[in-house]
Amino acid sequence: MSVTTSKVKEKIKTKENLLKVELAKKHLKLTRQREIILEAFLKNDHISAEDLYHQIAREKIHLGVATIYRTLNLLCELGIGQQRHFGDQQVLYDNILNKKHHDHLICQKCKKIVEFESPDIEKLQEKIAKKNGFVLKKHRLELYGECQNCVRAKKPEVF
Amino acid sequence: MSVTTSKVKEKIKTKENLLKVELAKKHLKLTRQREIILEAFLKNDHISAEDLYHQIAREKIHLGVATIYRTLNLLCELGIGQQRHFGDQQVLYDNILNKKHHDHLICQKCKKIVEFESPDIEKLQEKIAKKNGFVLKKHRLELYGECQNCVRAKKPEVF
DNA sequence: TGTTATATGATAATGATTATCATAATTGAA
DNA sequence: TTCAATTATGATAATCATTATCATATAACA
Repeated sequence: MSVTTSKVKEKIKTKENLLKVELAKKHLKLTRQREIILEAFLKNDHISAEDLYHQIAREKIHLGVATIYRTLNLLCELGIGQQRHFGDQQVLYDNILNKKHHDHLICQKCKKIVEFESPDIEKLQEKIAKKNGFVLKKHRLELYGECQNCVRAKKPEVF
Repeated sequence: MSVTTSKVKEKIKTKENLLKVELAKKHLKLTRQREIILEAFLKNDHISAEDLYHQIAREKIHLGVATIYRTLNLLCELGIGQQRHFGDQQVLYDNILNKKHHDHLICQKCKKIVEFESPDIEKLQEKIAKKNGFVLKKHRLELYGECQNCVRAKKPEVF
């Protein structure tokens, strides 16, 4: 138990340091708001600014929406987050701390998001780019469909 | 020359019929505005509602913006157009009349768009979806980079 | 501890797209 | 062709997510 606790503390301390260090590099300040937002952000995998705002508000902490947006975008600049434009109109912020590059599989029903990587597809993409005389800088691959649960839920059409 | 003319006329007539027939199926009306918008739309490959609005305005024809948006979305319902959300905030409407499914390669500099298809990638996508228990409904694959012209223009750094 | 640069938050602004609604045009029947 | 019924148009207001503004507050560092 104490082991767990210390591990958690360590982790948190590490995050704080990360933030502090990264901010310092850019002459930016470490504020209470930024700590709160980072902390909350890292508890999620893919979250919208609005949802994060409400999530934090539920903890009785009020932060201005502008601060949420600004900080989320800041985290993206620091390489901790990444914007994702899936089907909806809202941007989702992907927590990419300690994650490598990946693409997404999205359930159109329950909105579940699964991350995957496919070196094979990447190779083919590179080949296509080259064939067309392009220098590939980035790509976006999203697979939309229905996950097992949702398929089952809708079609118990057995017997 | 007369051959060319008649060919053009034939083509236009075909488009009109297409529109008329498709509209009739849905109890919708064939209007002058819809003809104008379809005609202009088909001259482009990927165009935003705003650009189409201006393009039509340049011909001294004034249509309300709402009509442009409504009609463009209508064309999508009819399977003549398809919305594309690339990097920018504006939606581009892809003219997919007589086109099969394809993905896009986009130059981040000059905005050139190249269409391509890759059955190999599609197969891999299907495999990934299956592995994760998903029934794949659609996908979105966009490759962003720099086209030959833009690469050349910026880096004559030879010698 | 004070000075200075940066951050915050309330709110206005933005920009693309859609909704509203009075008026106009098309369709199909007679 | 004409009329009634239905659908379309267009000016403009509304929407919605996000960003800009700016007065006030706070962090950093000498």
